[in-house]
Amino acid sequence: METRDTKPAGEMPSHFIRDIIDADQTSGKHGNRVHTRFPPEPNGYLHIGHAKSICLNFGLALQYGGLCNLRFDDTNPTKEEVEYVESIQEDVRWLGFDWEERLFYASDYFEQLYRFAEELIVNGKAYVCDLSAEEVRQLRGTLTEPGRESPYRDRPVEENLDLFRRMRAGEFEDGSRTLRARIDMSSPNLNMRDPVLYRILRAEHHRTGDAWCIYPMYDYAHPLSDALEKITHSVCTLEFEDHRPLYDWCLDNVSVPYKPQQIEFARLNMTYTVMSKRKLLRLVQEGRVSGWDDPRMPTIAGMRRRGYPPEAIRTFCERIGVAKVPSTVDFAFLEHCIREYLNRHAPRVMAVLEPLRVVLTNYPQEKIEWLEAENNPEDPSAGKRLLPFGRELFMEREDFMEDPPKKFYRLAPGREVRLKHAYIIRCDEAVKDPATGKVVELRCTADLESRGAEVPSGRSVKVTCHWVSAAHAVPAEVRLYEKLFLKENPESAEGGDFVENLNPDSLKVLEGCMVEPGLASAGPGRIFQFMRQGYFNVDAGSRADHPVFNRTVSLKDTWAKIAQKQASQ
RNA sequence: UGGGGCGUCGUCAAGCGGUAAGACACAGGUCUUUGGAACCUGCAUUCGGAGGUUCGAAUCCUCCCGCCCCAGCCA
Repeated sequence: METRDTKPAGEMPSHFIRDIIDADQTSGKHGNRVHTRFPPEPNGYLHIGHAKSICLNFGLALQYGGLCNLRFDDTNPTKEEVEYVESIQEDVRWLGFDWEERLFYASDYFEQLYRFAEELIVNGKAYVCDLSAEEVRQLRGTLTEPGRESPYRDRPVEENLDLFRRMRAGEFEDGSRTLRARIDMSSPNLNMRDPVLYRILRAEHHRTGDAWCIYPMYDYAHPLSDALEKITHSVCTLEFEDHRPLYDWCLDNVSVPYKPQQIEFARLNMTYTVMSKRKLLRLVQEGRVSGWDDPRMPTIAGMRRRGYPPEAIRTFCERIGVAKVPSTVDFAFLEHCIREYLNRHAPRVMAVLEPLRVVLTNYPQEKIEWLEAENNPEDPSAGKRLLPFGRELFMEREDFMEDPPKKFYRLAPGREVRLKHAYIIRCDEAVKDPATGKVVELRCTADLESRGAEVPSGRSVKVTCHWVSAAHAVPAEVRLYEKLFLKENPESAEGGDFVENLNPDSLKVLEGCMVEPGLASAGPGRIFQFMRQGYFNVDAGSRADHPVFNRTVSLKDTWAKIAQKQASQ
């Protein structure tokens, strides 16, 4: 594993959270400590939006010499599962971050949270309410009208304490009572209208089993968990801005050991995908994708399987910035970061996706040459390898046109191209299947003097093509991925369902591709540049006798753009 | 029409009273044994709008407009 680039703080682009921390550092607030946390709820897989938060929280800790905890916000057993707590840890680790021994769960604090609740009751700050969920809603009021107080609001402390203890003891039905904060039913901030702190819920918790039948709400558990961990800067997304008064209320009304500060930033949105866990879950459950780790998913697991390097994802998260403006980042920007990293790190290999047999009529029948090929022109230290070359080759079907349009510089009858690392060849004849008219083979002549040499003057050989030796090539399956959705914003469809915007061609499976012999033994996860085509990684399910490659991202394709323009004219 | 936020290029985003960074995208071009990469050029006389303060405003003030979030015993 590569060590993380640690840039000096001065070179990091500034953003408002860094500004806040810088100010705290000069004022001495938080004793110059920086202690953050990443607090996922284990109710789904992590996605690129979480990656932004992970990079922010762990990155801040790294930059300021502080710490970052991983804490599972597991206060709702009806939605949470161990599968998710495991995948989340794997994903955070894979992204390159380390919480060391600081792996926590809100459920670790259930007992302390309970004691804090009794404290609130004793101080007259909370009460047991017998209203049903429906009744609570009735009394909450609306955005423009104040709420009305619960008839149970003024219960004596002793009665509240007794009732709350009996709630814990399991004496009451699920949903029959709640513990509510006693704040202000007429607050213009709905969150402050006596919010529920505890509800009765008989559900098997993935860690505490059936030890509890009352569970704390997020608004109560989160600030107190932060305080117990002595978090300095509790970074969360914008939709919690309205909750901050409640966050502070909790900290101000129980005897917590610390007062963290909540800071909100805008969550990440991206074009051509959906980010809500609910929608991603649906794609998985309805079989629209193969699973949470389908390479088309914006999940970390999907991106890992797709071949996105964690380093590139981190760079992306750093470059998109941190602000409070709701933003939608262009998917092309993520792809740019992926290409930029892979260009420097991925070994070049030759793979023919749609093979067309090419016979070099002037090349000796049995002759095999081993040609030297650099592994990465961007990185001389990547070394070289030897490639077999012979009379029969496979070339890309797309690299030949019988009747080439303007600006098509590849092979055509009578035309020449350079074969990468090898000779210049001229196409003499296209052999067709008499039945279908389809070109099945190219008869070509190699310029035996041209190996490794400069292009002789007067000849215009504009294009260098990739190829593989027919006698040595290894057949492989290649999966070509496109955007999962057709629309920039799949959720915007008025009244429509976002799945209607799914791209029917987001996955194209190619069988019988021909790759250079060395690739047969490449292990899962290894990533290459298939020259002139894109970056491809070995799929997790690939086997030596049936190699499978996923296209991570294509190379930029100038010709495709020209062809498209010509087609539309 | 309650409350909380936010409005700088198509998209992100710097800027913090001294005269609009950068990146992606896009459009041209150079170079090239990847039509890749790299490199060069172009791309906001203007910062949601209108007033005001000031020698000077994207930055300060006022009003207006627009967008996002909140009425789960979800997080």
